[in-house]
Amino acid sequence: MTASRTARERVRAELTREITDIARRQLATEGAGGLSLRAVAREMGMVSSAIYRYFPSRDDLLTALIIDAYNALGEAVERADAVCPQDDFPRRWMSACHAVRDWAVAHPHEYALLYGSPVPGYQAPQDTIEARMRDVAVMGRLLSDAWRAGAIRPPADELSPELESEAAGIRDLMPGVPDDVLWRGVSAWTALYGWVNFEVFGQFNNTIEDRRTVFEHMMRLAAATIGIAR
Amino acid sequence: MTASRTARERVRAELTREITDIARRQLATEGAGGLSLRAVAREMGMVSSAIYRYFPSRDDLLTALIIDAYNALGEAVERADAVCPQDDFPRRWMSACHAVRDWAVAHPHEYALLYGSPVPGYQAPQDTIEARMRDVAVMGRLLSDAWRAGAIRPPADELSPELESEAAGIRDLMPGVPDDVLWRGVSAWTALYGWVNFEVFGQFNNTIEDRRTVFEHMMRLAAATIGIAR
DNA sequence: GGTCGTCAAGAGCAGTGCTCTCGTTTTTTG
DNA sequence: CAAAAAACGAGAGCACTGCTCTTGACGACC
Repeated sequence: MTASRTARERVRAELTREITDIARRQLATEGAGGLSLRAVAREMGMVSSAIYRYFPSRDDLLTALIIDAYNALGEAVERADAVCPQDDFPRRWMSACHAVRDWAVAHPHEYALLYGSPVPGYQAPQDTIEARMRDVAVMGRLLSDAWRAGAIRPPADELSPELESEAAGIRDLMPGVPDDVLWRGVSAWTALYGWVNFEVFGQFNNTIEDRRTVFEHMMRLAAATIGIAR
Repeated sequence: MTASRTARERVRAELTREITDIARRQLATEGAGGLSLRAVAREMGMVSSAIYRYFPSRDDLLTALIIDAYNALGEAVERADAVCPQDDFPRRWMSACHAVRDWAVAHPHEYALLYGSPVPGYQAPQDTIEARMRDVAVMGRLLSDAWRAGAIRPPADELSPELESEAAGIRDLMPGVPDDVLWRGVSAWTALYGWVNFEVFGQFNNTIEDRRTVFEHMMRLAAATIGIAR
C-alpha cells in the first residue's frame, strides 16, 4: 500500500511525534500547567490552529503524554524486574522499587502527571488504563511468584471480614495469594509511592540528603511488612 | 488610636478575609489551577485590579490559602491526638491517621495544595514552614512519648552507618528516639500519606470501595512496622 | 482533468495575570 | 482646622492562553 497514501500519512505521523516530543520537553521544564499549545506551535514554526489538526484539544495532547509516561515507567519497572534472578524475591522487590524511584526522580513532571494531583477538569480516558497497569502488574506478579514459591511469611492472624469483599478488585493482580498477604502487598505499594511522592514533590528538601540510602532502608522495611524472607 | 486608624484597617481585614473565603470556595470547586483572581473580584463586585491592593499576586493569595490549609490540617490532627488517653499509643496513632485522612477526603483540593504536585512556578515562602510542621509534629511527639513509655519494640538489628547522618534533620521532631525507631516512624508516615495521596487523587476509584476499612487495616500494619505494642 | 479531502494560515472570541493611570476618599501631618 | 500623603476602586490596556471559524492552496483519488 501505497507510497502515495503513505506519503501524507507518514508526514502526519512524523509531525504528530514531533508535537509530542516538543510537548514533552515543555512539560519537563514548565510542568503540566505550563504546557501551551501555542508555544508548541511556535517552536514548530506553525500557527497555533494547525496543531488542532493533530490533537483536537489540549487534553488530548495531555492524554498522549500520559500514556507515554505510563508506558515508560511500566517498561522501566518491567526491565528492572526481568534482570533479576526470578527466585530472588527480595532482590526483585528492591530492583522494582528503585526503578520506580529512579524514573520518577529523572522525570518529575511526567511522574506528577501520573501520580500527582489530577489536572483540574481533566478526566483520564479509558485508553490510559492499560498502560497504567504495567508497573503495578509487575508488583503483583512478584508477590504471586513469591507466594507460590513459599518465600512469603504465611498469614498470622485472622482478617476482619469486611476486608474480604474489598480485595475483589485486586485479587486478579496477584492470583493465588491469600488476602492477608495481598493487603501487606498493598501496604508496601503505598509506602513505595508515598515515599516517591514526598521525594519528587520536594517534601524532603533540606531534611534528607542521601535519599537513595534512606529509600533503600524504607523499602527494606516494606519488604519486611510483606514478609519476604531475607 | 485604634478607632480612627482601625476604621480603614478593619474594612481592609474584612475584605482580605472575604477574598480568601471566596478563593477557598473557588479552590474547592475548581482546583488550584482554576483559581482566578478575576472571578474572585467578580464575585465581590469589584474590578480585578482592586484585588491587587490586597494580594500583590496570585501566588500570594495561594500562599495565604496554603497556610490556612496547613493550619486546618494541623489543628485537626492535634485535636485527634489530644482526645485520646495519652498512654494509649496505638489509639493515638490510629486517631491521628484518621484525622489526616478525614481532613484530606473532606478537602481534596486543599490537600492537593499541600501534598500534591507543586504548582509550577510557585515557590512556597518561609512563612509556610511553621504551619506546615504541625501535623508531622504530632506524629513525632507521639513516637517520642511512646518510646519514653517503653511502648515501642526496641531496635533489633544494626543500622547501616550511612543512615546515621541522614537522621539529623528529623531527630528534633522526636527527641530521645533511637535511629532505628525513627526510621520506622518515617516509614509509617510515608505509608500514611502514600495511602491518602492515592485515595484523594483517585487511584482507588473502581478498585477499593470501603476505603476507610482498608485504610484502618493499612495503618494497623504501619503501627506494627513502628513496633507499637498492641 | 476535475473533484474532494486535507492542510496551514489568519482573524477573532472569551478568558487569564498583571500594570499603569486617574480621580476619590480616608488618614496623617503641619 | 486645613494641607499634604497615603490608600483605594475603577478603567484601560498588554501579553498571553485554549479554541473556533473561514479562506485559500495543495495533494490524492475517480
